[in-house]
Amino acid sequence: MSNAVPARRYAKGEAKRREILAAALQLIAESGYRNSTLQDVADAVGLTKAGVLHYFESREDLITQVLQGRDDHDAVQLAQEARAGAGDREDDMLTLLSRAIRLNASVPGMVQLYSRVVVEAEDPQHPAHDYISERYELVAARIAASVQQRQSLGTARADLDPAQVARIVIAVSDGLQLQWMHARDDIDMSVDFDAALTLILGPA
Amino acid sequence: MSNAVPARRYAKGEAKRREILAAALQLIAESGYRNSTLQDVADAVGLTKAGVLHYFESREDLITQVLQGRDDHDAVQLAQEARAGAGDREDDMLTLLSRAIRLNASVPGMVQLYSRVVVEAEDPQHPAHDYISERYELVAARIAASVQQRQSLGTARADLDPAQVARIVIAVSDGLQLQWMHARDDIDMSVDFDAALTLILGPA
DNA sequence: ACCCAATCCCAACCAATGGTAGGTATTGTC
DNA sequence: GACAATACCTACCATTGGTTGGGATTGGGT
Repeated sequence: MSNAVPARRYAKGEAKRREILAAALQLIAESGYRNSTLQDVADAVGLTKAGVLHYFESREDLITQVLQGRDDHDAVQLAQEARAGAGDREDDMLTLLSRAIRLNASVPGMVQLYSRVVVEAEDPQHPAHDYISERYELVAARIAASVQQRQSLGTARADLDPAQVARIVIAVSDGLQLQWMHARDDIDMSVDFDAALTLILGPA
Repeated sequence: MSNAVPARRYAKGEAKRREILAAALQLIAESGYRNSTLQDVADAVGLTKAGVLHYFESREDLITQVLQGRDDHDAVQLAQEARAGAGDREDDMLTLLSRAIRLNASVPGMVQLYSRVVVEAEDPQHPAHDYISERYELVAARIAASVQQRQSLGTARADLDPAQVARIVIAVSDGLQLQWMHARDDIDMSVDFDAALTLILGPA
């Protein structure tokens, strides 16, 4: 749809592209978002700024794709964990989300990156705008489904509006991460999130 | 403590300072955060960039003070409303927060500004870092107190951990605003927040 | 084997932005 | 009316994201 990037046919190019993404991910994870300039990324992979911009339309585009890649990576890992850990029960989005938060607690840089992109992507012009909006919708839909399932199982109050609860749960997740960034040592996102879930969904 | 700014004695200066703050507030509110440069602010008040920077140490400092001013303004207004509206009952922080969110829904630019500063101020070097951290602590303490009060009144579950609930409520508030920025027309922050409050605190 | 188009990548350059340095003009106080 | 502080500007700088035009490389087609 919006992929105006050339189709990149040479193997070398594809490899370099991945190298750039990996380097950017690492830089952001360890030095934060604001301290990672295009020049830094370029240096890390032995290119110039222009070289990096040959692969990504802009810095924002690069960052968006880093986030997207991380998202995919996490999704796969979490799905595997869930499947391996607790029998072969259907993946429950709420459980997955809880795991994801616990995982995030080990990578402050990524939390910062995510929060930042969410805020900046509010502008419809931002390259990540569609991605973030769609992500919200997707996650919300899955949570809503999870809520509904629990309702039918009797492990969640029957009078809940699944869509509304989904929005609230996402809010708790995002909001806790914001607070956590400011007081990493004093807050256990994971514990608070699980507690919130229990409070909202009602007793099992 | 960190007020290294000269003590500004002339009346003209103080007036200009306020003018700058007002102009910046308006610019941000209507054009968003990213589209408001120092030059824009300077133009709006008939100064040069350097002129503006005579009053504020940096752009970030200016923005921080805009946010702070808005905060104070809101606090006063909300307190008045609350007092005028519902008898002379003690100000309840949770009620105040609910009102604040409803008020925010009319000023998207400010929500964006707030979210952005919260994210950026994660860096301890950021001029707003202390302000945001203290704000979090203050609000959390007040919410916790409010929860405790409701518990003793029997309008909130007795088994709640006030401090934890405070963090969760703040998370809901912040998180809903993030989502709202992306889908202003589809989300009613105010309704969702009140619903979340009811779910979390338990039946009245 | 060689052509040639696509791809890769760079040096040079540009514009915008936040910020600094130093000086001049204004203000208000004693 | 001097004199100190304050207000404010011009000129300048560094950094950053981004563009441009061209040169080097790659690899499939013939």
